[in-house]
Amino acid sequence: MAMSADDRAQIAALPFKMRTIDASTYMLREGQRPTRCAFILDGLAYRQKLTPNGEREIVSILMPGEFVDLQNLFLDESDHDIQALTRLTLAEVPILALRQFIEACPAAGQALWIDALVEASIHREWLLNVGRRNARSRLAHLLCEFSVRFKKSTLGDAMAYELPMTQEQLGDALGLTPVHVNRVLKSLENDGLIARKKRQVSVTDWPRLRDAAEFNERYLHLGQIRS
Amino acid sequence: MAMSADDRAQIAALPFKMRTIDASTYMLREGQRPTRCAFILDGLAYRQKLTPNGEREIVSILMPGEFVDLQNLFLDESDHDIQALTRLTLAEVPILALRQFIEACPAAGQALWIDALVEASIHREWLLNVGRRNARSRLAHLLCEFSVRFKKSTLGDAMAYELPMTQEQLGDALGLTPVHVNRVLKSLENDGLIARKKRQVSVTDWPRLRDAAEFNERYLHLGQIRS
DNA sequence: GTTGTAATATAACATGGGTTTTGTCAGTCC
DNA sequence: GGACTGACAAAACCCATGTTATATTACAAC
Repeated sequence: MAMSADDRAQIAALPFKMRTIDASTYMLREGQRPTRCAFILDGLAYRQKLTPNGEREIVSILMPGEFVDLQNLFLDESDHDIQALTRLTLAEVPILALRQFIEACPAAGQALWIDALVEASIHREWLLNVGRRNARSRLAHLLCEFSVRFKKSTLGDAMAYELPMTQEQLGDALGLTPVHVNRVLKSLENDGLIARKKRQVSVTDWPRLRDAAEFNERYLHLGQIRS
Repeated sequence: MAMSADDRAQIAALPFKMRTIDASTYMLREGQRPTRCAFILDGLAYRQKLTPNGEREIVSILMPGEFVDLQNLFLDESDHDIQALTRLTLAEVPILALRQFIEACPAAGQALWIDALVEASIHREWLLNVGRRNARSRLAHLLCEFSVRFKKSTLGDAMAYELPMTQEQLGDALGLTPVHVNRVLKSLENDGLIARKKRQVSVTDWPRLRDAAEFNERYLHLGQIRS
């Protein structure tokens, strides 16, 4: 995320192994100690945490161009699960190689720092979302974020994209039940903010959706990186 | 957070400026571009985000031994406010000096990486907390976390500590109203899990509090750092 | 001691979102 | 085609938490 073409080229010079995995495959489970760090070339993944009685919270959605588990560069036991949301194409780099690379190449190290810091910023925005906004704003906010991030990943038009998540997964990302996600999605559709055809979501009234979401993309830190 | 004595010594060699500020002073506001990065020597601080209509979510509590705004090493506009919770003693380091230092001293760079990654992990646990646990578990979880982190910061006994937050602030950290925080605090006290005398909280039944919270300290990544 | 202020407490009432259940629809496997 | 499955939908009910209002307490300022 947010790397220059030069940084990308340098990263591409690392020893890596291409891999493709199916949707819903676990890439990492809580408590494991991975030895590789994956970079997403295509597809979507997500991080989840579970309570002891099986309730789930999806805490991140990961998109192409992002590193999946920078945590494990420096922390040993993973604190969450990582799962493929769609079929996924990855480039896997050995952790030790990546760490040596960071030391040798400050520009690339900076790119990884930015990747990690932006994800923490998104975590904070989600905390505000789940903690202080009602279901309608929460869902609208997630749709706005996807719109902007999909556009950045050029995964689709910003205003009409395939939403590869079930309503249950949306609920788990928002702290809601799937039943209520269904209610709110229909309400947003009835009010003309979005249209849906199967899982194809299109934003039909961006200004009103943005207002309903109180969406401000500052927290995504797009293209405003310190030099 | 989680630095060796050696790392701390190296950090202490940086150009820094000591500063003391009063409780509730703003250290940074959303949208600003700071030029210094503060390290907490004494006292507590917190990060908050606001919705346009003034609702607040406290997204982090910062303790002695932690860096306050590593985000601003590499991202330009702050995405949240930082405010002193108590009277605070800080060591402020110019951002450019810190960045040069990271490049020159990989061990220190690693310490900062760990600091940032652990905070992101705490963000994720809070997301699970706010999204999927009820008010009682949420509050119990926060008390457990404070207990463990206070002990680490040697700010007090793990089982009895001064809680420098108002019930309103607790509510803002948990996505609850102050009225409900009050209800739940009393309930935890009635059930014998905690005792309170003014703001002095003591854990009177750690096993039951931990169970009520579903607390597992793995996410704090204490002393289990990759070498 | 009086006044002012911030924090805590308590009660009555309202409601957003959860729970449960049952149904529909679209794939896909045989 | 029929059977099976996973996702989406819809309605009825209800409870955890929010809202509003009004004490009460602690403590600082004077």
